[in-house]
This record gives sequence, C-alpha cells and structure tokens, in this order.
Amino acid sequence: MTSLTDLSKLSGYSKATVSRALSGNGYVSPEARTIIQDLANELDYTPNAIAQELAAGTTKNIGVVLSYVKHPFFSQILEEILDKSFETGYKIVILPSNYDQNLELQYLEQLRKKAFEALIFTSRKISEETVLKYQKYGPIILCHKPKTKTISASYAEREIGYRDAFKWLKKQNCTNIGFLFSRYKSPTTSVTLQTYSEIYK
DNA sequence: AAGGCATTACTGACCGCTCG
DNA sequence: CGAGCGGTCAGTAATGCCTT
Repeated sequence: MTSLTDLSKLSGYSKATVSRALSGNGYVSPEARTIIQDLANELDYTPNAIAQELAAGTTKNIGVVLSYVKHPFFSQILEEILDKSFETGYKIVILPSNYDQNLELQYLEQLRKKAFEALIFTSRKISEETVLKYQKYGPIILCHKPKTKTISASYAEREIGYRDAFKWLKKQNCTNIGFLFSRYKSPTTSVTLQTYSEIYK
C-alpha cells in the first residue's frame, strides 16, 4: 500500500509538499502538483484515515446513544442528526443502549478516551450527576430537558403539548385515561411518564 | 544594486499508541 | 525509553520578480 512517505521519496518532494499538493491547501507549483498527482494516480495512493485523525488530533466522530431504534421518536432524532452530520462532515456512530447503565457508562468512558468528539444521548438511564462528571472530556448533549442548567440539551417542550392534550380530554369529559408505553421495563423511571403524571395532577 | 514582497518548498515538531 | 507509523502544521530559507 502506497503511503505519503512513498510518494515523497519517489517524487523527490517533501512529505509536506506532497500533502499540500494532494489536499489542495497551501502553496504548490503547478508542475509539482501535476507530478505528485500523476504519481498518486499511478500508484493508487489512498490517504490513511487513521494517520489523518492522528495528525489532526480529531476523529470527527460523534456517538449517538440510542435506547431503541424502532420508536419513531428516536428514528426522527437520528434522521435529523444524520442530515446535519452530512452537512458538517462529521461521522455518526450509533451506540445502542437499551437503557443499560453499564453500556451508557462504557460510551462515556469512550468519550473520555477520545473515541468520539461528542456524545448525544437521545435518552438515558444514567443520572445527570454522572453526565456532569464526564462533561470535561467532551460535549455531551441530551435530547430532553435537563434539571441541571449547565448540561447542553436540544428538546421539545413536551409539557405544553401534554397540557393541551389533557385540557382537550377534560373538555371531552374523559375521566379514565390510559397511558401507552413502548418501554415495558421499569416505566416508572421514564421521563415521559413523570412528565405525564405531573401535568395530569 | 538594494530592498520589499510573494511564492515555493523545505525541515522539524507533533499527534497517540505500539513494540522492541 | 525511544523509534516508528502516516499524516498535518508552523516556521523559515531560498528564489524570483518588481520597484526605487
């Protein structure tokens, strides 16, 4: 496999010149550019992504923690995240959690090890205190309203919608109201159920 | 001839990890 | 502990052209 060092040795130009000629950044004479590009084509040169990440000190990876994939809430969020990632040149790594705290902690540890530049929790089981502890290792974004103001979050104001829904139900003289959940394991910890209950009261 | 400026291409440091 | 992996980046020397 041809490396940038190989191109440098064969062309007689320094590694930096070869790098600039192929990336299009910086000053390179048209002659040098042509020679280097022709050589790169001839030897089927492909930049080493690992080396690029090492030199740049960035992975351009964003981890997205998904508790479930089948739920429309998560698939809609994921769709928007993917759209933005294409625009900004970031790569998205899907991290399934199934609300497993150990898994969520593992993902936070990977953020600490710089496997990701940032972590997006579409939903979570771990506490906000834990999220706070890991904030110094990289941006962590939640997809629901956090109690702590120092945690970044992007979310819909569900309270307004729920209140409107309950008002409407009241108007219809509905007295027995059932809640439907896609999550059957420990629904009492669900933020959705907690919000429902508060608004209902 | 001297000075200023733009362009070109170089060297060396650096990234974080592994391996001898 | 230091070399090496394969890149990028910053700093700088060399060169050429233009103006005074």
